[in-house]
Amino acid sequence: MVIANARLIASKSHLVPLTRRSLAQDALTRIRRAIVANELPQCTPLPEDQLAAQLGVSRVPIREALTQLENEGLVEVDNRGRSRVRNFTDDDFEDVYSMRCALEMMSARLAVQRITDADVHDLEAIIRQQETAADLTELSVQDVALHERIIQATRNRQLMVCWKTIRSQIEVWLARAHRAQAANHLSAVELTVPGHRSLLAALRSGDVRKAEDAMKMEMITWREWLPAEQASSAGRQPGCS
Amino acid sequence: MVIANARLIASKSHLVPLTRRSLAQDALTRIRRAIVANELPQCTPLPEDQLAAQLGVSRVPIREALTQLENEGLVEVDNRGRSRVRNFTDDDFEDVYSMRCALEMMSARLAVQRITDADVHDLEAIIRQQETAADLTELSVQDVALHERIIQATRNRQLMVCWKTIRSQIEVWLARAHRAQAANHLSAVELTVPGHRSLLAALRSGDVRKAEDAMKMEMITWREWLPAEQASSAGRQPGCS
DNA sequence: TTGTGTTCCATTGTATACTATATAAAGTAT
DNA sequence: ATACTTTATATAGTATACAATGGAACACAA
Repeated sequence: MVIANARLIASKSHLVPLTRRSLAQDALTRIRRAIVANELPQCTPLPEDQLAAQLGVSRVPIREALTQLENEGLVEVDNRGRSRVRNFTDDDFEDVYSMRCALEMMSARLAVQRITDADVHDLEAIIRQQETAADLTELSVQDVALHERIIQATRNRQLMVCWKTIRSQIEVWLARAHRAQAANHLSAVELTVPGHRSLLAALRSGDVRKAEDAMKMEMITWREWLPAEQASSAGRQPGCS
Repeated sequence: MVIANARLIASKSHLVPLTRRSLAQDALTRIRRAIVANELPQCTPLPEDQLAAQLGVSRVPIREALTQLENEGLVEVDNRGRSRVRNFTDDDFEDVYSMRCALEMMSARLAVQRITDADVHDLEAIIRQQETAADLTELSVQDVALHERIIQATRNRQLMVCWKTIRSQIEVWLARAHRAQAANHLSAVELTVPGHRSLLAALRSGDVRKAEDAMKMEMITWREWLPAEQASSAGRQPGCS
């Protein structure tokens, strides 16, 4: 993370210092998107030369992107240094879910103490965007954004660091669910938006207990919202090759 | 992390697959040790060429080591990509402490359900090593090792990942405390070992509540054990340069 | 058939060379 | 002297070239 961003500047202002993009950064977001969108399915080998050729850069930026993706849990590296798209098992997602619960509960506890008007303003904006979300993907993106914004409101650097180690795995999970079930868009909005409103209300109340309860409810409904793919692939999940 | 390690193989066996050391790995551990030991004090600039020259390698392994150190929170990077030793403030350590509490409580909850005889065996061995620890540093090393071994016992990949983002910062904190106060070695042993024994007993009891309580106690005593340096530098802590 | 050695190939690890950029320093004009 | 332009320097970003590794395919001998 760049120092300037470590301050967690209120996202209200557009005049945040613009971070210089590097080819490594660009490669990172490209490859990450490809994995989340399943354009690079599980276990796909990711040889550096090939990616470099496809993206039109040298291997150096690719290497950096791959190590970052490994930190995000999207890529695994074998004992010879070769990378491939991670093979997610149900157990992996179970781990991510447990971790998310722990982080989000902590987030709720801290945020309720530190939340500012600027935070509330941003969160409301995100909720409004959810109401008018065009499709399920848009809805999910804003869902993740909301939870990340709450974490930002805690002003706890480490919490954000840990969150970032699971965020993209959550996105993989969501994207997979969307592909599996062309779920009802409207009902999804009706399910998430009220929950978010009451979560925000709890955070503003200053009552730690309320915030924890609201967040716990979020976690539960979120978990129940994407059961299909978990149940469907519940059998043995072999490793790559 | 290398795939082979992801299995969290019982450390009992000596026949674990040996990971190839790379110059990047070596550079990483060297620089990390230097930072923890305060040979590279806070805010020390870490230009790549210079480190490369000192360690007798090219810039490439150094770059990888630095990005890893950034993930561990020991190094910060400015908006021009230049790295330097992170300037830890009291707030930073407060964040790490909160995070550690959350992770360790989660660790206790999961470990109590999944702990095996092999885990118990290893934990007992660590505690015995603590009893015969030569000095305070040795004691601390084993303390961290014990908590990490418990996390390993949870078989939760993500938990280990998050733990690793704070471990070396905890080590910085401990090392700093040791430098500040030449604390009583014997009393430290008498303080930590019984706590660890009762923690282990709680984990074996299968009672989640007991495990949580024991772990909470650990966190509290640990926090109280190193108050000196926190209190002493409690004033304004300016950033680097 | 089985074992053993050998060659080749795919791929990463590392070094070196080049490029880009931001700051600092120096110079120049008013 | 002040403001502005230019040049120099330090540093990271990127490309390319080379070295090292381990596996697969193959040949050959027991």
